[in-house]
Amino acid sequence: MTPVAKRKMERRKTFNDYIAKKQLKSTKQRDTIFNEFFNNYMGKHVTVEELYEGIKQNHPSIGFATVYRTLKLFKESGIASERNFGDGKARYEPIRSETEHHHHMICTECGQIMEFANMQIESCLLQVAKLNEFDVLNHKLEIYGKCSNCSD
Amino acid sequence: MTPVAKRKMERRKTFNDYIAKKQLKSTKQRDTIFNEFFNNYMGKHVTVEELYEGIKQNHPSIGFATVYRTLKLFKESGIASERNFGDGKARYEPIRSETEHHHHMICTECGQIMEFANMQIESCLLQVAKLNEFDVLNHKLEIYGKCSNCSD
DNA sequence: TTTATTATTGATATTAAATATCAAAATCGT
DNA sequence: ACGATTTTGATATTTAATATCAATAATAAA
Repeated sequence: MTPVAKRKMERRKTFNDYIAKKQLKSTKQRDTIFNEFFNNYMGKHVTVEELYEGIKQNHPSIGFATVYRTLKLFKESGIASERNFGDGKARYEPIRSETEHHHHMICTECGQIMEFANMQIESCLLQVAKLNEFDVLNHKLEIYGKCSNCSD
Repeated sequence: MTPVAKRKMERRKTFNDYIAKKQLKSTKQRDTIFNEFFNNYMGKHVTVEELYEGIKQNHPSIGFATVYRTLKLFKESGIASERNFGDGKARYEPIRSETEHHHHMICTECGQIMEFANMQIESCLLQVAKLNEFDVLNHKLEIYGKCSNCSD
């Protein structure tokens, strides 16, 4: 099995476990949204509206509210993360691996979002937190500026 | 002159210069909001609503819209920065010095916001940006978790 | 399998923050 | 002081997020 396929199964299990733990129900809509999101938006940062529009093509009966609620569920169960890049719309991103933590460079000209990871930054900030007796749950680093295309 | 007083003058000059450059007008309201904001909210992270309520005490005739617009002006002129800590409300913070860049640890329990600065992180991310030919305008790092008071 | 219980769905309504509008008032160059 | 331009404050509008609720679907119990 490829690592990607394996990760896919893990994600599914994580979600199912969450559903079970919270005594929620497994539904056709949730399955559909799960598949759409994780098949088509890896490495992307999709808004609720965008995902809803995408799903509507093949599943016109699924409502906006369900997409909205299901993305929240993905976030709560830890298989997706919610991002906010300052345009007022929440964006959702599939979490690729449990360990890797990446960050974003956002081009203020063209809106392109580049991802990066840096171990040194990670360890630095953990150290800072430790020094302040701060128990880290989550963190985000965003760099705003011009990408190589846009800075002429 | 104390460093704080000096910085105060510089900030005033920066703002006046911006007003002049953009051919805007200097008004009583802007002066009032300037003083309130920079005298009472150093190191704080105030929402428009909060600042408006504060100002209303002594200056009941100043409207919400003016406070809102003036904070935007402070941001545009580079003397304040806008923050977003995930509660849906924009927060404004006076910029203390031109060089120092600090970040935030936000306690998800009590809402307390702690500031920190770390040169190593700064240089790391500049390096990452350089590697990607990304022209940095701005960046933010936020750590979410529990402060020492709230973690048990 | 049938029924009872509980959660979900989709349409719509509500909320809340951000922003737009506009007539009256204030500022500023001449 | 005049005239052009900007600002102000009240209010309206927009937009994303979230709440509501009757109808429906999923699961548990009988």
